Amino acid sequence: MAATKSSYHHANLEQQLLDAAADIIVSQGAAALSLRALGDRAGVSRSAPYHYFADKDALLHRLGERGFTMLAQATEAAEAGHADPVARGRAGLRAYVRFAQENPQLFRLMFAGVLPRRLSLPLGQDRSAYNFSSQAAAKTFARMQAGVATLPGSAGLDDKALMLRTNAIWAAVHGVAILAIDENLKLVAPGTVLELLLDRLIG
Amino acid sequence: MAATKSSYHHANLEQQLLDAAADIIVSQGAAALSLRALGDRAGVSRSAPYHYFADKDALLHRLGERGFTMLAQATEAAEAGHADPVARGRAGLRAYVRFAQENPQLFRLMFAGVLPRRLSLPLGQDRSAYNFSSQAAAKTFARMQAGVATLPGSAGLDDKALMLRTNAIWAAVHGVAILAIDENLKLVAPGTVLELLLDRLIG
DNA sequence: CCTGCAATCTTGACACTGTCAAGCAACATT
DNA sequence: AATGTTGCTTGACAGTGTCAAGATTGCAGG
Repeated sequence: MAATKSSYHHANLEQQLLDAAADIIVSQGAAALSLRALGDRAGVSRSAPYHYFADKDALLHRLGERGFTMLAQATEAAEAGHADPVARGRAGLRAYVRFAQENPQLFRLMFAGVLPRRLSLPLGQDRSAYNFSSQAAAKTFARMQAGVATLPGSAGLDDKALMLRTNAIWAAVHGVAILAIDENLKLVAPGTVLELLLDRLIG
Repeated sequence: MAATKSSYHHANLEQQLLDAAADIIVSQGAAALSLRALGDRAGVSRSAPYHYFADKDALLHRLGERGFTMLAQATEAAEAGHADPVARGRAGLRAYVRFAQENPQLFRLMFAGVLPRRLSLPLGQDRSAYNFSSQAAAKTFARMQAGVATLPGSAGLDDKALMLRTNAIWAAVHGVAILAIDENLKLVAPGTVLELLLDRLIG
């Protein structure tokens, strides 16, 4: 059954809205996303989205989760070809940075503290409630940790030390990604910075 | 001469506005800053700020520059006590992360791509025009580079290699800072992650 | 002291936003 | 066919950034 032409009862409006929102975010950034424009784009009235998302933050949250799913797929695909743990790890981390560069707006949304509008919330208390603790994000981190465990140098590390190493590698790579998408790295290609860090950290 | 009481011609309104804006950003974040509220807070009408800042972005830009000045002072102060290059470097980089943790909203503004509202600009072209190329930011980086040059392992590096090493260290530390302020590090204290990275990168 | 000027601030207005209450339209069920 | 339920729309409100036009002040020159 094709999409009904009647203005009421569009089947799967939720997905359409998410798709349209993702389009806008990718092309223009989260700040350019307005629920009214979103309605227009989906051929629906301005406040129809409220039927599916409690508010704009909720929409952004959903999009962020989507981003983590995409990121997980990207790193997974990049690792797939490699058997050697180091090569595998490097491939995955390169994919992490590449994903950020190819989807800068989405990447920013995923980590931007956590949601732009939430920046106005009282900081400090119970901030974790707003973090992306989505399954996809957790899965990505778990995969990273599993990968780090297989690296040379991780043998004999206890859980805490392993967690520490994983976080360190992640933070370093994430730093490259963040600086790269804002074009803040000074006079050097992000790729070369990343390789240097990989050499030092998982080499 | 104390501040005039007349509603017109407040001497140094610009500074007052900047201070009030900084207050709001620090306590509530950039998203909570409205020019109208800003006017109220400075005892002035809603559109008075436009006399000093072309638009909201310009205001945010100024605040970001201020942030870089503060960051420069913080790292400088931290390095002051140490003579040994490694200890000096570590102290400065710890101060970098500490600054981010103590001024999360400001730090976010400084690096948040570059300005939240600018996220909606067409990405890809001439983005550098919107980056913080303020003197303070450049100075901070230059100081870092000078510090990195004195580290063991930097002897004999050419300019490009030195630049690369500086960027790598910066990216790693910045990654810790960014993840720390969003409380995204998994189950480990930011400090321990930072120390591990410092060991590997400048230790 | 008075007059004109320039700098400074205010008011009014416009288009836009997020959000919600109330209502309307279409389907499913009996 | 009457009913209820779900899905979408309309109207409205407060708030935003921004700008044009006007009001207010302090200062320079007479």
